[in-house]
Amino acid sequence: MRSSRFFFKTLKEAPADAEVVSQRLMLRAGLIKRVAAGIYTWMPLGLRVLRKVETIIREEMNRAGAVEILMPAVQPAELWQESGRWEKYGPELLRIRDRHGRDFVIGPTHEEVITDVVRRDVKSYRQLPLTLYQIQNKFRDEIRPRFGVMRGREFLMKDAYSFHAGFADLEREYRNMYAAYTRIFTRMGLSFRAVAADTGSIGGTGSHEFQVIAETGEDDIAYCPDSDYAANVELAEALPPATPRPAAAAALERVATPGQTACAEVAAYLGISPTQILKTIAVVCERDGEKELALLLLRGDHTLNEIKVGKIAGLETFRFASEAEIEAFLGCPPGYIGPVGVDPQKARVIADRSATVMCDFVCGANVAGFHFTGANFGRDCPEPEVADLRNVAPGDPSPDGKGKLAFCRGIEVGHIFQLRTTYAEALDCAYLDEQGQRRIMEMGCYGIGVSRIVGAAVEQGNDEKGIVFPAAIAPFEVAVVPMGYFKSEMVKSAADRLHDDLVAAGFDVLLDDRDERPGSLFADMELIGIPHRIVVGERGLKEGKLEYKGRADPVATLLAADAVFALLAEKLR
RNA sequence: CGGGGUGUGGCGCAGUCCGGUAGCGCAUCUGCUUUGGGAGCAGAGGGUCGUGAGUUCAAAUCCCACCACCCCGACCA
Repeated sequence: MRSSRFFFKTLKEAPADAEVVSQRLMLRAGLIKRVAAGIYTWMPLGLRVLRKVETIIREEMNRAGAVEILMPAVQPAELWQESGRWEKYGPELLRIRDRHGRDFVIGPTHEEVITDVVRRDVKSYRQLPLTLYQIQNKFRDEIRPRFGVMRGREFLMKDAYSFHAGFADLEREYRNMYAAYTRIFTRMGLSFRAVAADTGSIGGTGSHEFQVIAETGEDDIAYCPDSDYAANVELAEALPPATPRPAAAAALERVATPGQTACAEVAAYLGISPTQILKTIAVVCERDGEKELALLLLRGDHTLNEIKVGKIAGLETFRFASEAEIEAFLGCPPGYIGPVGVDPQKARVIADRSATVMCDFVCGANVAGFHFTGANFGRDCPEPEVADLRNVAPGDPSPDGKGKLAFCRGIEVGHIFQLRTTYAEALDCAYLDEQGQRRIMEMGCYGIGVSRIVGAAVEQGNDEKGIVFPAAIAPFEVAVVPMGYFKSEMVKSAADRLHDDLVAAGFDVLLDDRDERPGSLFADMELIGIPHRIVVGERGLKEGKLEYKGRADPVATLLAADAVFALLAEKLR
């Protein structure tokens, strides 16, 4: 390809509203253009990257035995009503109406459609297992789209769905997809980690996210540097403390703490560590119109994990208590509540594992402006129920027992999930087994954010000059930059021949034949992240040499033409 | 949904307080010079100043309403 025949335009300044580096660079390099909030046009240069990502995914999905299909973006409301998600999905689901007044949605995902396809055509265990995938645009009406293509409203996604006779076979395919995803992200040259993810109400170990490691990621990951343990922070288990609770030593005493409500404030006011404070959080569950209060106890420096709370029997539908509710139940404002003196009939008290080993702690006195010091479980209040309620913190022991947890941030680019029979049941997707018994299929689903990968790759590969793409997904592999294409016949013919030879040899090459000064050409080729550059100039040609420079290499080297070919062949192999 | 901010050629911005012919840099076009790290000079084109309704002799500027976009927050007591 020649620049003069291609279509791309770079900017010296990025639009002011672009926040993260990938968004700024993608706009500056002319990979994408914003059309509306969270909606982008993929310009030819960006589309080449997107297509390369897509191709790697397609090759590996095919290799893993999945079969490609293409479903519609516009889906009838009936299917969503049948699965129950017409009501449940909420405002992220873009609903539209046709000229006859019939309801449709623009698909944010395709469980309904794929399950409908399979239930119509798959009747026997002989046709199973079956894994279908597509690469297609999705639309999710995000509250706040941001970060360019990393959280867009319309985005390209690879979604795969597998159907099985029995759970064991689902687990086999899940491992198969896990391996395929690992190959995919490895081939793309990304630094990533598979992390255990929340499985919602389904439970079990059936969900992993594939996270590209990046500071600007939106997800917090807890991992163990000494093992392969990694989990979403929200999911990581906080182990019970290794040491037992020390004996009570101090007497219970009520102290005035006027205006001090947050744990950190109280700690500072009393001149103690937040670890000595018992944090009490009031939540409410409504059952049959009855409000039930629960007090959740945490060590002062720990934070509550709402997902873990939602998994406690009886608290599935909890919400935080309002100020008025706290006043009504405990007779004091929030900020001064605690477990001491609370009627067990009135409120369930559940302590985090770490909180249960605290002694002589500080907690709210259930009187405005006062806290207790020297409080102890068993002596001053009943022993609470115990549960894992908190988010893990850096330095906590790894749940696999192999070291301490560290934190990093990641961008979720893939998610695999054992759906089990949720959708198959709702849509009555069944098969006949060997005995002629009708059985509901087990399902898995496997997603990859194709367009998000491009953003994640830029987020991971950039420097002060612009994007540094991994060769596997760069818009072009090699840039041929002539010095004086329109001035020197020698340079022109050498650059043309080099371009043709490289193309013939199978390289993906861009000859920058624009009539610009060398500085502009260099700057643009670097900005758009082409990994390899060959400069053709009279200087080198007179010695029969070409100049090679890798995008990330500090210096250029002069090489004989055939040596350049050999080097490229080696680097791009 | 709550709070804050911004809307002026393709991009980045000034002008708004204090009303009086809409400006700068980049980009684009023409010419000359230049040519191994985003050139120089001379000239040119391009803007209903987010939309609407007001005040005024006169509105980018003042008033009101609306829209769009961006940022932060959404209950850890």
